[in-house]
Amino acid sequence: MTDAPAANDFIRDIVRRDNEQGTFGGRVQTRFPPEPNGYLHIGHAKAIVVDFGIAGDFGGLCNLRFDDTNPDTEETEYVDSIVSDIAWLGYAPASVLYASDYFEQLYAWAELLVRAGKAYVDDSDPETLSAQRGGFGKPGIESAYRNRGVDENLALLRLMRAGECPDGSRVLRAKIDMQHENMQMRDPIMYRIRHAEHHRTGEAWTIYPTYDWAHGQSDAIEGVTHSVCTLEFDSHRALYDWFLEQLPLPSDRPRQIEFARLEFTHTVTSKRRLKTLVDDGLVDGWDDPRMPTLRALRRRGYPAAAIRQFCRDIGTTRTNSRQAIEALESYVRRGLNAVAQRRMAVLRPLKLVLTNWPEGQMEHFEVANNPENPVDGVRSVAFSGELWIEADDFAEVPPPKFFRLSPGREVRLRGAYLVTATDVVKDEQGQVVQVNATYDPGSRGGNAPDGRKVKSTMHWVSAAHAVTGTAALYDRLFSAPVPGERTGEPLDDLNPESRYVLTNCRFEAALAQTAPGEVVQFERLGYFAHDPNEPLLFHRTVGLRDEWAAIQKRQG
RNA sequence: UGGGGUAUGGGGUAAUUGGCAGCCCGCCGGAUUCUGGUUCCGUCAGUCUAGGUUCGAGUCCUAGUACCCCAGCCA
Repeated sequence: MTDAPAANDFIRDIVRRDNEQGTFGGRVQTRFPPEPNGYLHIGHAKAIVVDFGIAGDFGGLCNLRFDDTNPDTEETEYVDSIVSDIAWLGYAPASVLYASDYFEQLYAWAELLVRAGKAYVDDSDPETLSAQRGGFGKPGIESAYRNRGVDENLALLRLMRAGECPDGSRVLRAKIDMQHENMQMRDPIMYRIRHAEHHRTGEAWTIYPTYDWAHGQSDAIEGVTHSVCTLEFDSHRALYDWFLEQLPLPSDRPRQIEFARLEFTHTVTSKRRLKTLVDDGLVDGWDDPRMPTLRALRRRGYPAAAIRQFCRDIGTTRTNSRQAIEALESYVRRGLNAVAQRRMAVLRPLKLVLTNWPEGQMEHFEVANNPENPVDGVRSVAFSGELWIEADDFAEVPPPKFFRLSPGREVRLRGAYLVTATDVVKDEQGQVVQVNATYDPGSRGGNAPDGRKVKSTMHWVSAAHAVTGTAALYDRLFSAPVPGERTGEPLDDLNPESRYVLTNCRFEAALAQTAPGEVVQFERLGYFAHDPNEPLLFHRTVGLRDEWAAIQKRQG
């Protein structure tokens, strides 16, 4: 799939206008700024596509910057996974940067603010701080430490930096306005004390900048022009601008622009909840195919191009919305249809015996690897008088509009022969365990000499030549929250039976040669990704659009 | 509760900035098809509410309504 150009959106309009007015001298620079505290998931894909896409469209550059300002939650493991997931999605950061590389500069600027009387050290305990902040419609109260002298503040800040103060004993706050109607402006905290091991700076620091004190400054240091982030930071923009205004920076300061994050139905994108699933062993790991992480989607066979195109097509707006997961799946199908090799596989096998088949005879048929793409050629598939067909493809008593095999009805075995079911063999429970049929020797290749038509073409596997393997099918890991409605307790809506493992599947021999990680279409069944680690395990990427399933659903 | 943000068919997203409400997904119907897949054609269906300005309003004005975000030493 080739990437189509992105539609215009309000962010691109802003960038274009800035370019026309020469705001940044025609420069465009963005950044993707994750905190390395978890694995990237489908929700992050939108931000990545927006950040890298805008830079790409305007000939600018986009860096990956880790917002690693909180040593409690961050790990190198996450850094590595984020780097590789972005590469998989198809983007190459201009540079990989770290907010922690700016700790020294940030600290110098903090002293600057203290000297200017715009920041102070507060010895209040967290409860007092919280209480004094006030609330919605309730002004805050100024701290008793707010009017400390510059020299005392400086001395205390240096004491903090020297590691002389216990965790939580003091903070550095910006001196703005405790009455401000925007809660973010009520003397926000710039530094907190943490005697902790940081994944990059080790124990060099015992004070760490908060998001607000690190983010805009990091943008400015790097020369970011358009700092695109999600809507929940809207109320932080005033603070973002305030900090930058206090510092000796060029006038073309970075500009924060917010857009709505990507959410899906049936999909949990809370890092905390995903981590709980992993830690509690409810899934096999971050790349369990049921997870919404990029690694899981990759393992499941989602093409990166499909994710990219989807993110582009939904556009960037300031309207919170939840995408139907089916819409993404539609992009996945579209991408896969063009390239996925077709193979025949029987997920729930039912024996089909051709009673007029010459004893011991065997034939080979050439079947197209992908009718969408004739250059993919054909492969040879073995055929004999004893076959596996899909259990769903036979009905002793066919329901209305059922086109597949039933007693007395003729269907085509794809690429092979026309067959007519004659009778069934049942076990003691009355279950059909075998279907007997006759084939028309004149229909070799699948066409009747007299030109008669059949209503169905079914997939099949020769019993003597089949390999036995496993298919994993997935439902939604989570039940659907009603759009706009908050779900209750975390994980309440987890569906523990969201994975079905079919262990007795029969595959045509060619499937054994599929490359690990490759996605193939099991004809009439769906797209399946060959597990990288297990030889004959296939994960369902996404099902085919299923007209028959829709009919059944309609009929109740 | 104060502040900020957002409302366009079933779901998403456009509308040259006051000028024929378009596109995608889905649904439904039809054609093609050796995958009930794909492809093609067609149908259905929308400007949050109530007023106002105007020849003309999704767009401007007034008043409402609904939803989202903000009271971490998280990001």
